[in-house]
Amino acid sequence: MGQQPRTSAAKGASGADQVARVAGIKDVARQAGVSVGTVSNVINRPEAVLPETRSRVLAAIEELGYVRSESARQLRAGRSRIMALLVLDMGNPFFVDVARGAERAAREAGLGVMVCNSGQSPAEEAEYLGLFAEQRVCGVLVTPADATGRNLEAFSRHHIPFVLVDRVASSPGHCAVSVDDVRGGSLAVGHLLTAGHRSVAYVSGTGDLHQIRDRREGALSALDRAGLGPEALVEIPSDRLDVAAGRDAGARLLGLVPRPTAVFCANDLLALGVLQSLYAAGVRVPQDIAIVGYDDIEFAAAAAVPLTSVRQPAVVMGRMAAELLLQEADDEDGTHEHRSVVLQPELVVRASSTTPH
Amino acid sequence: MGQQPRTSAAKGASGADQVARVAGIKDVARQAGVSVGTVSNVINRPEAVLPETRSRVLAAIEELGYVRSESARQLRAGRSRIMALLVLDMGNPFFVDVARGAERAAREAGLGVMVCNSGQSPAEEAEYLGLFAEQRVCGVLVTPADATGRNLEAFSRHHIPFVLVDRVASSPGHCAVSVDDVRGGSLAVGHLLTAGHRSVAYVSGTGDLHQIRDRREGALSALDRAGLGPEALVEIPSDRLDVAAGRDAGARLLGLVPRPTAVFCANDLLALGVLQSLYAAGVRVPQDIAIVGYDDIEFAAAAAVPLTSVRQPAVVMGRMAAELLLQEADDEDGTHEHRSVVLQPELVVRASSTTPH
DNA sequence: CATCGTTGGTGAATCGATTCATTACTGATT
DNA sequence: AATCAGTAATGAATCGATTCACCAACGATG
Repeated sequence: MGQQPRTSAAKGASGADQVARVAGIKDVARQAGVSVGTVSNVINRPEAVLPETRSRVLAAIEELGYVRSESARQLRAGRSRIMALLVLDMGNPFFVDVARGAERAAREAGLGVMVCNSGQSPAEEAEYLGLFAEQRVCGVLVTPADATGRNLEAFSRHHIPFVLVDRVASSPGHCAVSVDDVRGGSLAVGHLLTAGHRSVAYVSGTGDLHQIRDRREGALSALDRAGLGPEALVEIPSDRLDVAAGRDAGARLLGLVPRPTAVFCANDLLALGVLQSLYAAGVRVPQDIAIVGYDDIEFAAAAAVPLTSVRQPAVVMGRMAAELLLQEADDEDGTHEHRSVVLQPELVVRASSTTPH
Repeated sequence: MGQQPRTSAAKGASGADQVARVAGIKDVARQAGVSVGTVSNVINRPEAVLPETRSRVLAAIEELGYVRSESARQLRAGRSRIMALLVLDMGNPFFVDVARGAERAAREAGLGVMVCNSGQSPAEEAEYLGLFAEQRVCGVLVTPADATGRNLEAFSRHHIPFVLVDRVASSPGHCAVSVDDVRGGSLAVGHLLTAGHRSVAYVSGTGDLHQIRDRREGALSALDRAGLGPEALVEIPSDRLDVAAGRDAGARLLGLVPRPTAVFCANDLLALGVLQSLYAAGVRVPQDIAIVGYDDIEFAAAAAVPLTSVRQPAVVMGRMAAELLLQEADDEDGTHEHRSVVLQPELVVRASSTTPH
């Protein structure tokens, strides 16, 4: 086994008989002395083949190191056994959890998952969607990067099912799984108001994202309930949603006059960045400024000051989205009903927003 | 455009003429009044077609919404235009960075990347490798989950190139990109010894991973240089390498007598978990126990006590690995020389290991 | 005018697995 | 003995893009 001349096998057709590139189903059939149809049956419907024949075929498969070609299956089937997941940013542990949930559900169904980052760029998103169409993926889970929905509208002509993740359905042509972001924003800001704050900064994204807008709306509604007008929400926009952007936002927050006594961040990465900035400037959290984040990623609890955050059921969301997609993809007779599932967020209070004693 | 009866097109063959499932190259050829070969040329060698013909074909493509099928291309080409990346844990930001680097390099070459988690399980790893073989991916970047190398040995019979990531080459049959973990461990523990510690705990993984063993070896060599024996390193093994495992390890650390005054963690996730445990138990860091982590993930700096850590050039590693793989995959004439690249880590000192004043 | 080269285009063969109508055979039933 | 049912296996057609040997048309050249 270890002594065979591997090098010669690895090179091109320089040797005796063709070097048998990669064994195909025909090679197996020849080796086992059966037809290709039988080999296919052994692989896909073993019970339809006599045990004796079956084992002969399996032996041939083993001997030749045969691995069936997915491309050929796909070509015949018209679509691949891969599900695509397009998220905004894999650097955000929230999306890693979504991916985990989706992957688990997909694996149970025998599918692979191709995870991609749009990086919040509609152009990147469009490019990836094009790639998915070429790949004839069996479906796409997507957290849309552009609010216009133009990319997805264009994509829908390919008749590949897709499910929106972390976003409510914008049209009746697909399923969606989301978390009630309005409620999440309301929980976060309501909590701050209860703690006595009367002016809250909102560190947000560009506003292209529904999540961001909804959280803002929830924040405003909480203010409204407390008898405060929208001017009590001081917006600090930020083009990206990562820790570095949070640091920038923190610096800008420090420059505001009057300085808000509380800040609500559109996600935990921003919150961690803001926290770093405040910390570096000697501003105490929560005494001087209280912080509430969003997503409750694992690192929120480990922060310099453990972060109060709005927890989202990320893994569940990924799993549900994948399951909805599978339902739709398996639907032969057009009985599939598009569904829009909305999950509920939960406030997790930690030190960053609770005045000590 | 918005008025066409989309529903009828979406359903099965209930209407007039076959519903034209998905337009193929033949449909385009017919529509444009040319042969399939010409359509193929328009797509792949546009300069070889008269501008007039070309635009007619492009118009047909546009009109039919034609998207070429990757499966068919792959079948013909023998391999896909997708590179696989199999990491230990996408929940670890370190691997997210590796993925980022790899993805960037792959995209530049027009390839897609399929990112998968082995979760440190050799069985999962084997399953994924099997999937990759079926997919006929053009290559695999892998951080091996089993130290025996059995999975990869089995995989090598498929003649699909692979590059080891974060691991030195174990055999001459492939490229590898790694970081000098011995040196990293040595830097970390050397730093602790310089700060006056004489007994260091090492929170490690199961020992199946080379990274873990090498970091340990580096730690021992640092002890040796300081005239201390291996008994000065108190090992706290842990089956996984995430924050939860770190919390467990922290609890065990607290139970040790005599209690080490410093702890070196095999990665930052463990370190963050340990930190949480110590913090919860009222043990001060670094006054009572100093902590050094590994990887210098973004969240290390944001921790309750900012973590001293050993930084690895993760993005660079991912990119280099992908580039090596592409070189090997594009290599027709067997001139490819397998290379093993070793990158250098760097110690980043923060509050978790420096005695105040 | 015949020959050659070039350019633009053709269409059949190919990749490998699946599917399905067909055949070969074995027992059982009438 | 003839018919039928059922099982096991066959092999040709199919999916869609690529490739390549070949062809037609045209201008240039001897």
